[in-house]
Amino acid sequence: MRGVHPISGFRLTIENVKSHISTTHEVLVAVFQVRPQPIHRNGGATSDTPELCVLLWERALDPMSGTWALPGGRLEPDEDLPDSARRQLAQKVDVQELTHLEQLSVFSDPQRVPGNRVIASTFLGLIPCPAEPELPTDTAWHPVARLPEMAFDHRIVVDHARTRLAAKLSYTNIGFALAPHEFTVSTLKSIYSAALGYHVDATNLQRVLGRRRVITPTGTTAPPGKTGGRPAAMYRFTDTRYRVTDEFAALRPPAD
Amino acid sequence: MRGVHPISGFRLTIENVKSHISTTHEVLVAVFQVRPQPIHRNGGATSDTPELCVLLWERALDPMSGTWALPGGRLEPDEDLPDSARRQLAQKVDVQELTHLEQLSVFSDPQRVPGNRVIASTFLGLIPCPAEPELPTDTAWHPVARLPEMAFDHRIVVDHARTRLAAKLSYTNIGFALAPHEFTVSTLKSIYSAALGYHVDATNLQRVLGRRRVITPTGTTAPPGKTGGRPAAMYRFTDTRYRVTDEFAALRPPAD
DNA sequence: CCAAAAGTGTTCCAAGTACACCCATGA
DNA sequence: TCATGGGTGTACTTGGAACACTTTTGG
Repeated sequence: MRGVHPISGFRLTIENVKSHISTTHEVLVAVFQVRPQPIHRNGGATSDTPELCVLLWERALDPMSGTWALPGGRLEPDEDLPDSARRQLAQKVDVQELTHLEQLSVFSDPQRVPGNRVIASTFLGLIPCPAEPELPTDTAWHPVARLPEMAFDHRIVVDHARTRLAAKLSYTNIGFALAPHEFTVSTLKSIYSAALGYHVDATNLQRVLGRRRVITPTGTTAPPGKTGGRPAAMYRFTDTRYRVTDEFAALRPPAD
Repeated sequence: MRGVHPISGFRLTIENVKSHISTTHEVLVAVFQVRPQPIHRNGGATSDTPELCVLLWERALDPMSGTWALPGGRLEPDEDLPDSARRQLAQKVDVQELTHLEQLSVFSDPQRVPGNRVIASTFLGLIPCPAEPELPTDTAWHPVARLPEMAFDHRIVVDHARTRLAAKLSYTNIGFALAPHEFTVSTLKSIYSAALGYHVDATNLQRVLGRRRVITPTGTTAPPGKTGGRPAAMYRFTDTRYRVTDEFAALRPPAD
């Protein structure tokens, strides 16, 4: 039980082992989906603008019982972080639906939770629009604009993940992970608007994503609604793999 | 020793503790500095274009003795990751010189190093130009363009850190962490060129960073060299704190 | 024929790039 | 006065925002 670790060169003493036992590593995932919101009856007005939602479960036990937490749990010895994230998520949603999973930062404050130390590696997960996964009874989607009281530092994790998602919507094709396989520009516009938190112009969205070859028309059209209107062209994302589309926003290398 | 962990809800069994002992957490830091290169005597030609260099130490012990590794080491129970990074670095360089430290991704493959599992949290560190810190004998600066054989996955970490640095030079003021306190535009140009790996135009660099209020003229000028030339205006970075300067490269929110 | 929704064309503007030309200095 | 390096002026280009206008549908 004594000796120098061959890799790091640190000593494996009784004290180290004891202190080490008390440090565990957990994974936390902020899973987002753009979801049509249930009707708000404010004087009969029904809102159907979709909102960005995050998957949370309600703690039944102390500490912080009654508050809402991100899905996650302990990292096992034989799995890496993405595998662990997927495994933990499988307890809350159908992981088949997960179209994107990406590591965010690590929260390592020794005091971040009461009791023994827990280091948290956080992830951003995305689920596309039409999916309606089954949820356990303690689990629900919450609009990010109206978050409930949250456990520990989980609120910070959610904010962090939102910021990252918004940034990536601008310079990558990450929208594919939120949108249905095929969609109209106005559907896509409402998805981007929900995820970014501000109004996005459908005309410009079409042109920007088209010019970058991020979306491609399928050639088919969607039938108009009851009230008429021109039928909308259907699009799909050109790649279903994550891709950076606008690498050099500024200070690009010389042309030659 | 048995029971349910109050936070994560997982069981603390003998098996869990045993497997847990064998998992440790280390910090690895890729520290960069733009350094004037020692003279290359290729037929008498002396090159003095500075290059981006990374701080490495040579392993004296197996496994992989003789290969070069990033500074770092084990995370202690009472410190968070940035503190640990600074502490580990202090064994190799004067941490006072460190102007930027930022977390990159976690390497969590259970097999990433031989022997017991070691999870690595990686960091990007920056040291400004004029600094010439003392180094231990096993430690040296290596140009990123000519890296020696490196230990484990450390090469990947360095590449990752370079990519991140290059990206951030474009849309943040992170250059302050590589440049001297005061500098001429042509000095800054050579720093950016070295860090980005391609030729940067001094005229445009001045205009871009000036327009964004990233750099400010001090009002003073630097004396010209032996061969004459107009004296150069001195600049400094407006903020010495990390700041995002070009948040919305595309898909910016509406003006009103 | 009108309202509604989708798509196109046009103008404007911000921001970078490229490069010619002007300025200040030492020998 | 000239070579040298620094700074400015300007024309070009890219790409996104805004908005008017046209197209295609249902009632």
